[in-house]
Amino acid sequence: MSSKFVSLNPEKQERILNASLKEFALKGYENASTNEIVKLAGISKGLLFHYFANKKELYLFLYNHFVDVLMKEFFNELDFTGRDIFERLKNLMILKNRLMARHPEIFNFMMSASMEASEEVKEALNDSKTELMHTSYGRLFENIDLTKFREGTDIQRTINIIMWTLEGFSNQELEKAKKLNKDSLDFDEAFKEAEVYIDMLKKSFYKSH
Amino acid sequence: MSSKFVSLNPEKQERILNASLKEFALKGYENASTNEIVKLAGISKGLLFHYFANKKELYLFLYNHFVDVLMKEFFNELDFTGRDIFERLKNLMILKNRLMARHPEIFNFMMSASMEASEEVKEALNDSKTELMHTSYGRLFENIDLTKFREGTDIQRTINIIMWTLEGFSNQELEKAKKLNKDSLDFDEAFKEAEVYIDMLKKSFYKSH
Amino acid sequence: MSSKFVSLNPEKQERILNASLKEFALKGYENASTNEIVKLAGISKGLLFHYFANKKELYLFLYNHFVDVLMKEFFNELDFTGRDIFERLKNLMILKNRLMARHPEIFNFMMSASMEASEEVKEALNDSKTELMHTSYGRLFENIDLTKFREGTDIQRTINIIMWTLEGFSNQELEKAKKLNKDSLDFDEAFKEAEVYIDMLKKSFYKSH
Amino acid sequence: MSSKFVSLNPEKQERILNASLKEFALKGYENASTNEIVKLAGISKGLLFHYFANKKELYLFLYNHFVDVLMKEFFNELDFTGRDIFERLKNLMILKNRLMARHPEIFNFMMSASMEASEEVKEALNDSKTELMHTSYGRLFENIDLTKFREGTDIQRTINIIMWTLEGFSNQELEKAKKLNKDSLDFDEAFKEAEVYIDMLKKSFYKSH
DNA sequence: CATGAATGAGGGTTCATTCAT
DNA sequence: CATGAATGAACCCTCATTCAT
Repeated sequence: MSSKFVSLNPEKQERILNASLKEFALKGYENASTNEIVKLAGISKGLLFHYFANKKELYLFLYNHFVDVLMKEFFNELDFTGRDIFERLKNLMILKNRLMARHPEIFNFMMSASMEASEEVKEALNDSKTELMHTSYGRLFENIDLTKFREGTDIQRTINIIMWTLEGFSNQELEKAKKLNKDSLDFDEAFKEAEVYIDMLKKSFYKSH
Repeated sequence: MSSKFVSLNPEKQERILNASLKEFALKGYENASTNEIVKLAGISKGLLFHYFANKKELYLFLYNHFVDVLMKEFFNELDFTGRDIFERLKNLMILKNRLMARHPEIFNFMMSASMEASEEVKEALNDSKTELMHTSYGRLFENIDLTKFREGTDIQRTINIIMWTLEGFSNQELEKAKKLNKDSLDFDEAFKEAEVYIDMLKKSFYKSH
Repeated sequence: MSSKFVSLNPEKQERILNASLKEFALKGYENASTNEIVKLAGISKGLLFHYFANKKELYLFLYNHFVDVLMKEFFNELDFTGRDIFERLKNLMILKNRLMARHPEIFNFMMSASMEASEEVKEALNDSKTELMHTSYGRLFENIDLTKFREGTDIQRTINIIMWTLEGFSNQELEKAKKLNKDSLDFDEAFKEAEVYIDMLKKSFYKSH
Repeated sequence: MSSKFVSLNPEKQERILNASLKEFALKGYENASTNEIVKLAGISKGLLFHYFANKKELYLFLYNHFVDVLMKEFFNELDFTGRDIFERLKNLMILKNRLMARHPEIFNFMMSASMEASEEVKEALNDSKTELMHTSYGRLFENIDLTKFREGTDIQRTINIIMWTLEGFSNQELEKAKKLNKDSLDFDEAFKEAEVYIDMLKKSFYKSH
């Protein structure tokens, strides 16, 4: 249905996409107003529904579109040449932050999408989301150097501990930044702190030399 | 304003509370319909607004009410006699799971509340929430046995790692359960798995003997 | 119906009367809220409707009650001993102003009542109002001294001119006061100005001597 | 916002305008029901708010629109060629009556508007109203023949007396007509009576010859 | 392709009035 | 006498969606 959309004047495409992004990120799915979107995009009411059968389709298209945008940049810039799992996870964190600084509105939208309460849309969302997860996580652990771990280490669970720790730290920093009303966190400081945690985990799970 | 409510026929109170709980948990603050609530509760439109000045007051009352309910049971059943931090966190997890199994609808509501996007309600929520956090977290780390940790351990950060790990594990199990459409997770199995993680962390951060 | 009301504890009567007066004066008939009235009066919802069958009856009772209050004071204090029509009209103006200063809330209510747009109440109001007019106007022109007018004067129409002039002047001053947000007009100055008009009219319609 | 309205099918415009006019005139701003208006106009609820952002905007648009309509006819038909103040005031009265007979509903609305109690609308109304007053009153006294007045006449106050008299007379006739449930007063008779008052005033304030 | 007029159900909230206690 | 819980229609306004042009 929304296939017509891609063959539209790209500048107008952009306007519609950005207007929708902003409105949905700000108000969530149900409370976002298509009236507001067309006003922001400078198009007529009818045109929006010419390209998208309904609000839901627009929302889902938006979601998939910006997941694609993000994924494309993500895999372009991701450096997984090293085989050290910590190196890879650190790179992942850095990249994530770089992307967030580059596209704050898209991240706002993604965040709001991941917390979306509307039944009408939640289910359809999850499908795409998990698909994304699988694609990305597959490569993260490909060919990592297992010899660095102490002998007898429960690799799978250890990796979980590492990831949960880094995730927990990441969320903590984000919370802090939100509380201080900063758009992006103080990257250098947070990075140094992350290194401390990484060293602690290395000392715990890597062979000592 | 909503003080009239507490002196109402308890059975009707219950009906109103449960109807609101369900509707808000399902649809979030903004999209929940007071029409739906009164229909579910079997009362007239006017009566709801006789007890609560407006939707927001109802929501906030609900939140505070169920936080109280939860907290009361929580502190009644919490066992913090032991001084081992792992023991306490394990107890905490178990208790949390027990409460979730006992009041699944309340937890649904609390989850939806904690992700509430509506500006109108977010702020008022945070106040109560952080207050709750402080009260509960204060006791969690009171008088724990620090001598068990290896010498030179960075206690603060180590505790963070432990908590993030258990949190991460907990969320993982919940996700699994949701995916399988089970209301409550297989408690015994999850518990055994948690013990494995706890042992790993103990081996890493406690003195070996 | 509202006859029960008069045999009620006078202090409570007062509270109900004053609360109603204030609310109706402020918001007009339709927009006045019986909820607000009972809150202000400190009585229960049911009691109000125990004494007054409905809102309309309360309003009409209020109107008639305060018309009576006003009329009683009015006729008590009115000085119609002199036979000069100008003297009487001047006295009337002065008295009117004195009453307004004494009972501003009642006058607010009366003003709002006279501009009442609600169909439900307009008609019933007019009946009482004209009745009031007739009673009061009868005495105003009783036994005035006609010999002071020039010979051949059309007395009836001359009196109309005098009254319309004084009325017009009165309204003008009231408007001025309202525009300056003063509660009561500067009485002395207005009075002096009124005298000027009266002298002009005297010169026009009274015999010169 | 209401600019869309003017480019609408004129016949439907008319229906909306007339329905609103009638409802507002009858019930006043606050008590007028937009439900009633759309029913009367034969349009859907949504359409009204497609054209007017809210009730207030509709009301104000209506007011300004019909002030314009009236003013246009008024200035088209007004004859101020003569320099005699009585002539002008008489012309004014006649014109006012002609317009009232032509557009009784508009006058009903204007009357109700001028007595509008609603705070929400009163202020915005006064702005336009006083503007209208200034425009119209400026021309009324432009270049009138002052030589006709007796020497030593207090012109300003005399004009006030004349105006208040004619106003008072006008209102009296209107009241009479309303009481007899006549839509328009018996014009010829009222006119003759007005001439009597004018002659009386002329005899009082003009030079005798 | 593109417009925006048109719909009508639904949103939260207020209200005068009733009636069991 | 007095209470206040309970009703449900009415209030203004918003909305996604349709369709004639």
